[in-house]
Amino acid sequence: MSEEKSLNFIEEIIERDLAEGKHTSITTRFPPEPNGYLHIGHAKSICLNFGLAIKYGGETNLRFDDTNPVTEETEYVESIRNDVKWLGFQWARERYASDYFDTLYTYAEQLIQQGDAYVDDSSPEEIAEQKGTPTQAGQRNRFADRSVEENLQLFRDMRDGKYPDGSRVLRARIDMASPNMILRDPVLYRIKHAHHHRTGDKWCIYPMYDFAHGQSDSIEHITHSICTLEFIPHRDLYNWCIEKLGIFPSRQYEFARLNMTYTVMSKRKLLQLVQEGFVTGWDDPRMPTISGMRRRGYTPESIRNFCERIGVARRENLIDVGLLEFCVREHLNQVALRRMVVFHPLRIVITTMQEGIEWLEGENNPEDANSGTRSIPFTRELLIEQEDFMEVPPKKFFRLAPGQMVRLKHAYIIRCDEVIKDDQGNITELRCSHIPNSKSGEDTSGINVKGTLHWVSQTHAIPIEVRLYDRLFRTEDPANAEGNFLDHIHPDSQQILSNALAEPALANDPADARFQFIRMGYFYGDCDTKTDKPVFNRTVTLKDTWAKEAAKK
RNA sequence: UGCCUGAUAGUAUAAGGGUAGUACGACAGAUUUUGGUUCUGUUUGUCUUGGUUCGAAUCCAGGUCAGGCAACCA
Repeated sequence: MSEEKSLNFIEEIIERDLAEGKHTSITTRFPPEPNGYLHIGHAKSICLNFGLAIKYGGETNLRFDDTNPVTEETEYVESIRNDVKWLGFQWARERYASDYFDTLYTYAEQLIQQGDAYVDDSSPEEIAEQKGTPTQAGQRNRFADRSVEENLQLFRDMRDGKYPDGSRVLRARIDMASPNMILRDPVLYRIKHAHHHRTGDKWCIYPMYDFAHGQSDSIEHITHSICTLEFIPHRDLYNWCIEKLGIFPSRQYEFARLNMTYTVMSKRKLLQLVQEGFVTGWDDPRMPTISGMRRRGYTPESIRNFCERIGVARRENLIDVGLLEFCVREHLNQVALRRMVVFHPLRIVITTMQEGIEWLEGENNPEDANSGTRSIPFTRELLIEQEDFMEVPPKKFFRLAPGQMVRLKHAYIIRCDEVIKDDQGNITELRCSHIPNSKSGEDTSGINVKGTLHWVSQTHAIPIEVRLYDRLFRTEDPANAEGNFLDHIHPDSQQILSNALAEPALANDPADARFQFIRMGYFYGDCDTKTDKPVFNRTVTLKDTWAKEAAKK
């Protein structure tokens, strides 16, 4: 197993732990706070945690870190559960930090009894002030000297709702002079008279992250508790709690979170985009959320593959969004049904064709021999893409131009004979002739053309709406760029074409099918679809070497 | 200014004292009834200065740069 691919540092730790007999099996957890939707950065963590358990035959819990009732909601719980499942993972147990509030409370009393915690009546400002600075030790105040009995009584009174929010906290007694600021008598419990999404009004004191997370890990016998780099300084406190409480020794390991170009990854910023209307919601197809990407047409396979490729390490990183796009193209190329859709129609008349319909066959997917075929009506009056014709073509323009020949995909080779214009000089129609013995699959014409165009029969075309997306920001790293990240929003990140025209087969395709609109990109049906006019989101463009070539000029 | 992390091609990620490799990108070519796909080739890298060693990306010391830490957020 370890021969095929090199191990990341966490896999190395696990293999060592297993080899040394420190553990006989492993348990991991994915611990989201239900205060927002999951994004691609969470996907990295999900794939890591669940992937590790799968690889080493262990289990993964889904645990909601719901210790702050004022920001957390059931809506988020539902979306998180849904997203993890959609990504293809199944948790062994669904747990909530709030499941452990009673145990956590007992642990707190234990610390008080041991003289390891005390109730402090200081205000948040006073506590901050007494904390010192990175270069200056902090000072304990007079409340630190209270007796065990007094602390116990005060803490029980806190629990019983005798004090208002912010009036008192429970603090660990560790070291006010520690070079690690986290250890300067950190707050363990605070008073919040707030309704909790699961425990209701049972509690008015809630544990802080540091007093809930590690203990929850321990209660669940999590062997490897994997979190991101910013929790490194918390590890000392994580271990302190476990040691003082004498409970199962879970261990914390940190890896670098995912950052990606042309987007933002913090829940706070994503929430702002939603609340201030820069996007239509958490699941806007331009959002880096799992739900947004799902709606856009990303597949779970491609996201998992992406997470595999980016690797896991401890250095900060900024992943090129191009890698994500590569991953989704790679998968969609294998599975997407090919269909022809014209975005900006230009009418052409095949003057050499008789009236009537010739039904042609087109493979559903040239990459998949078992994908079958669909029928395509070919008639005298067709629509092609406006950009596939140029009256005065540049060099290496392998498309249609006066006197030039191209193949119509799945049909015949045609030549442009005449350009028809209106009074203003706009091109309204092309007159073309076809080469009768050049039909796809039975071409005996001997003519070689460089270009192949997609097209639809004018009378059979069905109207659809197509939504084209671009990156949400125009700066590589908007979160760290000059000024506010909102200044870097891409103003045209969404383009809606409400009059695209599709070949008729599209009307009968399943709603959840993945499509490649030939030469135009990968598309996926949107939930906004009404029966009269289906809506399709562009998941990603095709690689376009011609556009690159043309841009060089 | 204290402590904690980290530094390998453009971007990521391997090599664990013995030939710096892989993926994406870029570039060039071949194939192609999608300017798609596929295939081939090319290109670019060990932060710095010393030390240990026959030999250092790897071990040691100093430096530089980047990130994190002073929420009753997680």
